[in-house]
Amino acid sequence: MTGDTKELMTPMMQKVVANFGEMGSRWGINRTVGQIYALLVLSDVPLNADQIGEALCISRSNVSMGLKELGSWQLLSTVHYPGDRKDYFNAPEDIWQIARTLVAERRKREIDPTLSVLRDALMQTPQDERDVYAQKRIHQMHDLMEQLTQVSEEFNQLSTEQLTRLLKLGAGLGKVLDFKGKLTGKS
Amino acid sequence: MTGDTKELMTPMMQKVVANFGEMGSRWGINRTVGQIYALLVLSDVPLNADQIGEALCISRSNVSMGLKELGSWQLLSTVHYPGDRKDYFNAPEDIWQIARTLVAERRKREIDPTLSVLRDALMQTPQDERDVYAQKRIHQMHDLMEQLTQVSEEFNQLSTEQLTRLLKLGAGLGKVLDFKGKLTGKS
DNA sequence: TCCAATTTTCAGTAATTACTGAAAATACTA
DNA sequence: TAGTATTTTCAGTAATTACTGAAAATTGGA
Repeated sequence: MTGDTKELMTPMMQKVVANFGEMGSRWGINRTVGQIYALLVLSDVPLNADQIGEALCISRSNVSMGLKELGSWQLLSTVHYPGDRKDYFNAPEDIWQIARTLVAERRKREIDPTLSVLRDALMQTPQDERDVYAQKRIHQMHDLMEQLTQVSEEFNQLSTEQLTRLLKLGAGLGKVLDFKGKLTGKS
Repeated sequence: MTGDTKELMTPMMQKVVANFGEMGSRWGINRTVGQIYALLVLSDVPLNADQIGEALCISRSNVSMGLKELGSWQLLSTVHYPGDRKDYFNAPEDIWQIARTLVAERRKREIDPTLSVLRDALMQTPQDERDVYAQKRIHQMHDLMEQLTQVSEEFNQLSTEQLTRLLKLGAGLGKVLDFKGKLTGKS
């Protein structure tokens, strides 16, 4: 129904897609899912499952699994064309929005449960000297993770424009910090 | 030579260690390595390979592999006791230092190579309209990753004390940003 | 309702990754 | 130097994870 895909991916796209597949497997996302998403990010037009499978040389069912996973991560939107029943998928325009979603999902799935385990451990009564030390360490880890979580939440609430501005401060972060310290009178 | 380990891990330690093993596998570090490191962080005293293996019920050789990997990440220090040839391992006191090391190593191994692939792609001459769009996206991804990298570098250069202070700003990040915006006169 | 197009599921299999025991290498002591 | 304690390596195997094709389920139209 919609025009064919010619060579599917240019050599440039192939390299980047392959790299993101590689990255994906290092970050606990499977290679195929990483490749699918990279392809959708790089592709000008939305793609259907058959096109994705053909471009990446994977089975239709594997594409379906991958899309299901990406969907559960809230990283896809779908488009339909008149006279064509197929679903066409694409990635958000705003690359920062993608990053925000990734951070938020990852936190929800991995950091939050760990924080909960750490909190449980902190509620318990130490059984011996070893537990006393362990709790000290658990407390440190808990605080660290909670603080980083809070910062990431802050980041996620900034608009893309604000974020860009913040990041452009670059080497100025330490200075802003010192300044703020003086401002509020905190040491 | 050195006293025995009694029950090796308290129930509290067991739960936290198990959770970090689980976490490890989601972050592309293998479960065993995650468990070994959690154990070392929680343990008051340095442990030798046999103690680690016994506590986690894994073979001596697997412990050796795990320690080797952790060593390559610069996350261990070793201790020796007089009259005992064994190596005893432990994790740094400062939990923020551990985080800094993790961030730095991860960047070196995964982000930097990806940035390099993206830069290569940007140097190429687009072959057709699809490449033009792909390059636009690659450019966005490149900038995003480079900016995040720079921020993480900034973070890593702050002292633990500065970092703690910064993170305590918490909900104030957006405000600091706006303030700095006014200060420098940038929109 | 039935039919055809499309997507999803899932049991079986392939591919990858992790783990072990035995052997080799290394480090220390005398 | 030989002898012993300790660590590392690595081929084989186990366990896990990813992928496929066929079948089932779903969707939209007549």
